[in-house]
Amino acid sequence: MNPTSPPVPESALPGLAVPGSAVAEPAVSEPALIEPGLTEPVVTEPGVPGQPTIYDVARVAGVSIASVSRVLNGRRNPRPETRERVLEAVSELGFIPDGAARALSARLKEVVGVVIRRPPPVTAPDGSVFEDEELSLQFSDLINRGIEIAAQRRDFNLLVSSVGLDGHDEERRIFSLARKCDGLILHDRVLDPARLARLARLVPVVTLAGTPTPTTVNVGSDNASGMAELARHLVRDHGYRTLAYLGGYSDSPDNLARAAAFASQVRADGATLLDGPAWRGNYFAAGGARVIERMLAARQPLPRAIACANDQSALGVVYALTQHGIAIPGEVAVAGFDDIPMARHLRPQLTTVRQPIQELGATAFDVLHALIGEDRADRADVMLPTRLIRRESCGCPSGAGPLARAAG
Amino acid sequence: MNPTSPPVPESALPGLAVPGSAVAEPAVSEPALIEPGLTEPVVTEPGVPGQPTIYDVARVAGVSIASVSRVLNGRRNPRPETRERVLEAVSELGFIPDGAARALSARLKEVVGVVIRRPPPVTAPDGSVFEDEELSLQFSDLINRGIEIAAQRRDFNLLVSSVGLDGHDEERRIFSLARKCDGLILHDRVLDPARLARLARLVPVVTLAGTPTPTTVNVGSDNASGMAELARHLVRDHGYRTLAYLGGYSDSPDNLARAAAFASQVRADGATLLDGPAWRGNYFAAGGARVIERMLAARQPLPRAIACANDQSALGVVYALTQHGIAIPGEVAVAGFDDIPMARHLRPQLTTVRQPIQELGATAFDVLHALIGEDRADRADVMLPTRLIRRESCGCPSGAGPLARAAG
DNA sequence: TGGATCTCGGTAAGCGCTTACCGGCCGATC
DNA sequence: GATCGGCCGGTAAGCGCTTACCGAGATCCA
Repeated sequence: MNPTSPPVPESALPGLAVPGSAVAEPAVSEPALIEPGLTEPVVTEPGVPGQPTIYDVARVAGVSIASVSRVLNGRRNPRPETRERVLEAVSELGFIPDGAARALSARLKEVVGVVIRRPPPVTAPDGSVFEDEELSLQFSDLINRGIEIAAQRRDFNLLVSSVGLDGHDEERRIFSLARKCDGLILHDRVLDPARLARLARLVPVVTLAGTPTPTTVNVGSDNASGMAELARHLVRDHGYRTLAYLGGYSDSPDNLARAAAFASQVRADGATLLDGPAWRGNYFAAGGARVIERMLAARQPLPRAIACANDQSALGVVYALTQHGIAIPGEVAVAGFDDIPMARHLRPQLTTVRQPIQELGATAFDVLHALIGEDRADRADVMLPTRLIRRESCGCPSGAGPLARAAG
Repeated sequence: MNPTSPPVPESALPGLAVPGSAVAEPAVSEPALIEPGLTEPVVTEPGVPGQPTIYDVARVAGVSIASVSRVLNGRRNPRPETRERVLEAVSELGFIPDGAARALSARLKEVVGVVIRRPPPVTAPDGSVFEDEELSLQFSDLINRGIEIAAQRRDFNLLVSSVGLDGHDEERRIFSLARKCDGLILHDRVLDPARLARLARLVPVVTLAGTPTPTTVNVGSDNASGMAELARHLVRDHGYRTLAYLGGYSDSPDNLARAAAFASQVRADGATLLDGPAWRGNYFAAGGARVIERMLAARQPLPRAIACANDQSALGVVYALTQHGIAIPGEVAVAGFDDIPMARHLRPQLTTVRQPIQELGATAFDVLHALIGEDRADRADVMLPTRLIRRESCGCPSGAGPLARAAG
């Protein structure tokens, strides 16, 4: 009697309840809404959350489920009359096909998974300002936005998951996520190469700012050019002679590339690079602040300019320097990397290397989508351009220098 | 011959290819990897992306698919030996069940949809600083983080989607999203009440900071208390006599509640409230800045204190005031609402009403999860507490006043 | 006008799981 | 020692779609 059950043919006469036929089933304590005389038992069941299925549509439209499916998916070329009847039934019932059933049948879920790394809880050296590092979310979230915008164009959705670094349950979660979608986009450092390879056998995988592997495709930005441009600017245009690079995670490919590019350009230009394990901020504001605090506590001389692995840690550096009354850029110039939106809200406005954050995400999706579609898709890594954004913190005049405008 | 195809029983003798049986199928140009003599045709097909299915596991383990399923889902109580053989086969094949198939069969997708409203592109009055409003994402993203953290505890994933306000394709997208998940969490103002009701018939729906409806559950925070506390603080503690509330969207329930609470408290305390349509920033930094610019351009007197509908617009107010050399809090005090992470990075640090952003998200998920589980779940709206965070921009001493610490 | 061809609905076989039901085996019970 | 449950595996029926295949009718051309 349930209008939602497929196997029931036309046998159930409209308006005639046949109690006997229901006996075959075990007593499910169904309210048995017997309403004789109802000419058309409308298929909306108030309490029951059961949705109309394609069978309901077919019955109401007086066609087969195949026709319904064909109309809805634009296959073949249904007769106008058929199409009309189906569409009418669809809108009458408010039918929307179930995602899982479509996915199972069509072997396409129209979902891509995104895994980001959740930053660990950080306690700042002074226990004050950086008690939570939620700001660092901005970068990942902007990338995700880019992914989503691109995904929408293809009617895909984003299934997001974040992992901590305890690694406890993470692997299981990522792998089961993989089976809920058609492909995966992994932010930097969420999985080691061995597991990555295993994962890539399950679904197509695109890494963001990761290490290229034979079975995955990487999308990143041109760290080297941007960083070299920044180094040249600091040394040649501003004439700074001692510089330092405040690094990110030592296992981050982005960080390594930036460090190498900065160092080699600084040295090529004959300036001095302060180096060593002390210069590591791990991409966090708290980390950047801590480096400065320790330098000052140890009475070590600061460099004339500090290039940070990202804007986030630059923010910490700016904060710490300001706390100690050190003028930026007067005494120490500071630069970041990324150009997150808040970089321009800092005082002084932060000079940084812009990478096209949203575009990074959008590109990652497009690449993944190609991978999902064809078996033999282009497996070439993608590198997006970066460019120096001159603001105040490097010593450039405020209000955006002419070069910055010209580059736009 | 495909080891992944369920219907093939044990008939295919190991190591014996039967070409004739494949003829029934149309020529699919299968490479026909005939390797006689292979004692155990290992089920890993190199090129083919086809994953092992539960049938493969059952065959390798020498049990039925029901047993495999029972072992993996911990149903009944399989004999230790059975369990062991299944688990061994699972790990040998690297089997992970397909999400769509599970969802279809178990009638549970373990996915909740989240819809956020993407802010429209905004052009700032001076065309410079606020060219993109990506900062405003922080609030939504923090909520999403909260949702995700709660979801992870239940092995659910988040399917995110954003909508613009053109409304063009939005409705279709939201409804089809609904059929890809077990329930939906909607941020403020993504759907009008009529459509909301229709959506709620499809899946359980929880709104965030929305309007309560009979068929959805709302999770929000206690705007009234927080705002009243702020008003009292500004008037009673600081003695400000003229104040203004810089509003958000006029159709935002949060905004309306905040406006009402602020106004009534200010008036109750006998101070003057500047009012009118001019005082609307629409939650954006650019909007907040524009209000100030217009006030100044029209030579209208500014109030002694401005409470903004959210931190975002407070940021714009601070920016505009600073641009004009107006001292904060010396000449005009400013306060926000939300306590987004960057509130404390502003100079001066922003006094604001904190709402537990992540907790809002986590609560929304928990409520939704309850709705998904039971049919007759608690349909009671939830209101989370807010509290005033005193920082510098209201006139309190820097370094967080004693009250703020005590309240923690 | 008769067959070849084309068009378009319907039938039914999956997609890869979960689970109701059945039945064989076992120890416990009388 | 026959009976009765309890335990546990297997069988098979779905879950709600898509689509290969078939066949009836319409169309076409000789």
